[in-house]
Amino acid sequence: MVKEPVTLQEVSDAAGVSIATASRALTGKGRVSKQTATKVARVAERLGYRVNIFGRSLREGTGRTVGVVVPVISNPFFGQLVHHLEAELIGYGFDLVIADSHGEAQREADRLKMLVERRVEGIIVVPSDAEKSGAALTRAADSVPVVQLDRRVEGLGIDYLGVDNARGMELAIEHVYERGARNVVLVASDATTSAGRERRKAFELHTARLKMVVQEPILKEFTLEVGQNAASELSSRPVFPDAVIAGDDLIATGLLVGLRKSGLSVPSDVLVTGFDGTMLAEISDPLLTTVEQPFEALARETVRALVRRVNEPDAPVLFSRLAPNLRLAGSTTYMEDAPE
Amino acid sequence: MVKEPVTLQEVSDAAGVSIATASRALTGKGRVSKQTATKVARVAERLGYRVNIFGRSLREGTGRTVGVVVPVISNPFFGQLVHHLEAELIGYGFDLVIADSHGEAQREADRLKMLVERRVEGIIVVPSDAEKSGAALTRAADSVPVVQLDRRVEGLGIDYLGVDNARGMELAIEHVYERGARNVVLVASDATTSAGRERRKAFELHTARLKMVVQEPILKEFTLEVGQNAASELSSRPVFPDAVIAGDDLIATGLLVGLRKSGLSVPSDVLVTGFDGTMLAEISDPLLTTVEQPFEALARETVRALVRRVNEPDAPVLFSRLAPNLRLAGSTTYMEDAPE
DNA sequence: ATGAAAGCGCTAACAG
DNA sequence: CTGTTAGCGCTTTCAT
Repeated sequence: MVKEPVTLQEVSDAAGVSIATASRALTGKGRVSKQTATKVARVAERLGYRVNIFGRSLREGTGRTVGVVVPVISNPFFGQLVHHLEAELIGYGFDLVIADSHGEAQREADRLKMLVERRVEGIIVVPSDAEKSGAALTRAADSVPVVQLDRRVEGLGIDYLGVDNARGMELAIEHVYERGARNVVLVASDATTSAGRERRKAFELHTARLKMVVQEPILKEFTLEVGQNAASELSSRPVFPDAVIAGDDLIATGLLVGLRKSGLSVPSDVLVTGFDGTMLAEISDPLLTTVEQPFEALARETVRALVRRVNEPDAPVLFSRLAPNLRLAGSTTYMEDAPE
Repeated sequence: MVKEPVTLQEVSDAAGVSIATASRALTGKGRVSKQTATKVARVAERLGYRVNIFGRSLREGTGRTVGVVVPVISNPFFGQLVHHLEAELIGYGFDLVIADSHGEAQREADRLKMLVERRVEGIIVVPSDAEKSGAALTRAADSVPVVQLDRRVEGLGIDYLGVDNARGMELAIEHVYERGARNVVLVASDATTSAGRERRKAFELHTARLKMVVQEPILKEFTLEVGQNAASELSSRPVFPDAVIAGDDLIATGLLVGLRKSGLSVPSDVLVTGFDGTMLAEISDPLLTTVEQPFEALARETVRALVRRVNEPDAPVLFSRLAPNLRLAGSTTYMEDAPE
């Protein structure tokens, strides 16, 4: 069933040329007469020759591979990110080794080490923890170009690219303010991720600026369950908020499910906003007003940054924020079909 | 910023032993005295040595890598699958190169070829098309063990593992029948995927067996949009069905959104079922009754099958169906919290 | 335009 | 227990 791989030597023998010529003919890199080029190509085709990447990589010192580390690939947000990253990387001739850190710093460290041993050309990583991820990231970055995406560990001198979380949160707050909300609460992740911290800080800043009443936040993880539980916790508070600002779409949709179960209506009883702009926002009831991340642009710029870092190891550290976009929907407006 | 990699030769020199001893010490494969073992380990650590995978792979003939090809990694169903596959593969010491076929046979063929050139130990693939995927799959399977997951191309003699689609559909049909539905319609994918075909065939079989009235099916792709559009198409039919059986959760949740927009209530006006058991079913309103796939078991068995195929190339072709489970929820029952 | 040969880093067979 | 050495498959000087 499984055939033995054909080596270049076998191809060159069969074609009656030297192995060097065969190599040049197939890679198209050296000068070869048109005649021999086609002959070699035909023989290679007939024999089913496939270049052995190990030999090539050892010789060239690179395997044209990039590693991507995300907290949970099953989270649609990271799924969408990886989807676009893959497309972008292929465009540069890179293949993608994926690593799922399961949100654990230890596992993340192991996977980073693995990628370094694999001599990947570069690593794109969404750090699982704003502190614990630091050591392993630094170690990895000692050996190979690393770009942080979406989340970051501060003070590492490692390129970073993400959405402007502060601006996104500002958009969400201003929107619910305009919608009449004056008593708000944040349900988000604790301080373990930079995105969570930034969103929280901006939440505090802008609610204060607008002199809104801010309830005690609920800070856990970015999961559906957290949102669901938060709904019942909020229901039992003395004063129910006008608006719940969720740290991401997972929490937000969990909230919608939970609030519904508690018999509360969105947006008439309370407004809800999400963050990320995943497909979850298009499924929930009501549809979710959310801060959209520019997935394609993020993927494109991240890969570009990585490539630049590969070519110019000493370029200044990149710190780039892409603009978010507030997508309005039923969870903060009364007309799902025609938001104002 | 980026340090030069340290070679084994440098480690052995620094430790004052031969390169062979250093190799044995670090891999733990040959006999080495405890003394030298620790000495070498310490020197390697100090120098920041990392084995060069290209050298090792070339020598050993394997890079301990497995390729995974899915239609769309951003689809939560495939995301969950990959998440579990990754965990399982790591357990066997394999790393994972991911390829996203974007649902296109041509792209899929390209990616498969890439994986073969990478000399992956094996390939796990969810074929994008029940026919067009065949040629490239066969070609890949000539060079490396391949296991088809979830979908398959028939008659290829290539291992396959998936959920029992027919049984899953039977469960869904019987359930809505018990719920009183007699006039049903299928909204699913066309005949381009084996899963779609199997589900459709089972739909026809069991609705006929139960003598249900079957409306003209809507057969497109597995997307949210298809579900949404189907809702309005169904609304304009002369007779509205009692139940809509969706080909997957994406279509089903799209349907729920669309039906809501059309002013129809689920489950009072119409029952809706999904297929796959993704997180989408836990977000929709009402929560979605769906045929759950056993993700973990599928991932575990798929990897096991691949490993077996690697070790026993001539083992009989595997064709395995895992049992699905019908998860009841509000889209077919009146009490979301306590389904009967 | 082509060929001969070196060597990328590693592991394993063989010798001691 | 340790060292010497061959060679995995490939690309690339360096000759010719």
